[in-house]
Amino acid sequence: MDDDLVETGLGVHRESVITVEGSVEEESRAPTGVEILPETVDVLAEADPELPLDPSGKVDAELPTRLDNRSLDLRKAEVKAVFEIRAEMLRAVREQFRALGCTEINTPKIVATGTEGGTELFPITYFGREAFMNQSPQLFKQLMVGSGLERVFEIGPIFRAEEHNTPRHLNEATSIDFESAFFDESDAMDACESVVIAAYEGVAEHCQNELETLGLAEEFAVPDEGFPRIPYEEAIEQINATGELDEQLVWGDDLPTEGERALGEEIGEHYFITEWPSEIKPFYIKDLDEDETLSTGFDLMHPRMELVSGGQREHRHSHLIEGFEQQGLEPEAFEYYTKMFKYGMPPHAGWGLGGERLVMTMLGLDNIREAVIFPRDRQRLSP
RNA sequence: GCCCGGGUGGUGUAGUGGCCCAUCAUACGACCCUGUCACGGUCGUGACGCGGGUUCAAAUCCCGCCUCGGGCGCCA
Repeated sequence: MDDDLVETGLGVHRESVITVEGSVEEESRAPTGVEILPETVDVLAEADPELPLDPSGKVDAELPTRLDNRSLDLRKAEVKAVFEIRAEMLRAVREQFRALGCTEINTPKIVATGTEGGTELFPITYFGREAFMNQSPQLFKQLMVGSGLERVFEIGPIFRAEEHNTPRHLNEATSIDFESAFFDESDAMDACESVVIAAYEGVAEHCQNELETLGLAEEFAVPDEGFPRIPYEEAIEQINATGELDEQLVWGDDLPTEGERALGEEIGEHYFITEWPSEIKPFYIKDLDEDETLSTGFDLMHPRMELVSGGQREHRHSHLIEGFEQQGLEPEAFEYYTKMFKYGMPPHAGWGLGGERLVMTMLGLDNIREAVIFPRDRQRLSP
């Protein structure tokens, strides 16, 4: 072999980008059974000898180090596999939405008012006017069911300014939203279940290599149809019965994180919690006709955490206005929304699914930041 | 927002007042060995977040700041 080639080959630092031309020779001692006998070696992009993390995986790096150097991090097969699976999940979900007869829409992310009050919004300046980053496509997708589109979905970013610091929250997340005219909450849950199962099926079908890389090939299972639907009242009774909580829950309490986990452990699969107290669900969720202290709101839970929140919507204009007032919101600020309920808004239902949470629970990731290439959290604004 | 915990070579770590001009692994550099392939060997380079304080003595204790992680509330 040419001395210059040897020189180049020995001088190139790991993770540099090179081109090698030569003949492929069988070689039983090589791990792949073949070796390339080079005729030329060109260094296209030299890498610094000291790397900020080790892509070979011999030495671990902590998550912040990895996120600061994401390109290098993504050279690791296990990290890459997560995002290949995420991409497949999104593809499968889109396909299922189309099978359900949905039209994909995109709604504004810069808005004049919040969606539902409660969660914190990021303020921005919009040509000198106060504006916000949208926390949810909720109101916009509802307006679509009264349009000619009637059944829609959107996959897009949502922004929440909550200063939480947990392994399951992001300040910029991917929301998978669904809304359909002439659906009640039960129809919406059916659709929700089918979309979650489709995501798992897509991954099972197209990502076997990635699952193997992650060491999940054996255990990965598509969830069975017919997720249990547990009324809120039963859910709190079951949680109380586990004895995991220091204080017993009473009707009207939201489920604390610890309670969710205790219940999840008990049930051991995806499940819906239905018939939430009206008072802890937002104004746009419809109450049950037979008992207005209960709402049509539901949550889809994975044993580890909440994945989806949904329900049948309040489509009656006068009830909607009342709801705004009860939550201390000014209906006037939302007139762009409420006025469309005066011109024939069909009964409808829908839900929003946390895309990163779906990936995280599907792959058993410890931290939701592992499911986003460039996550935005309380501390992190770049890269 | 409230409450915990942490910041030591490029990376990941050991080190709870003197044994530390700081351990180990990996990386990096030099040499040697070698049909190696997570090669092996010898030698070398390289670090206590910042500022103040306590003490004869501080990586170690105290205070402030910066920064990161976690728990809860809330949520997807």
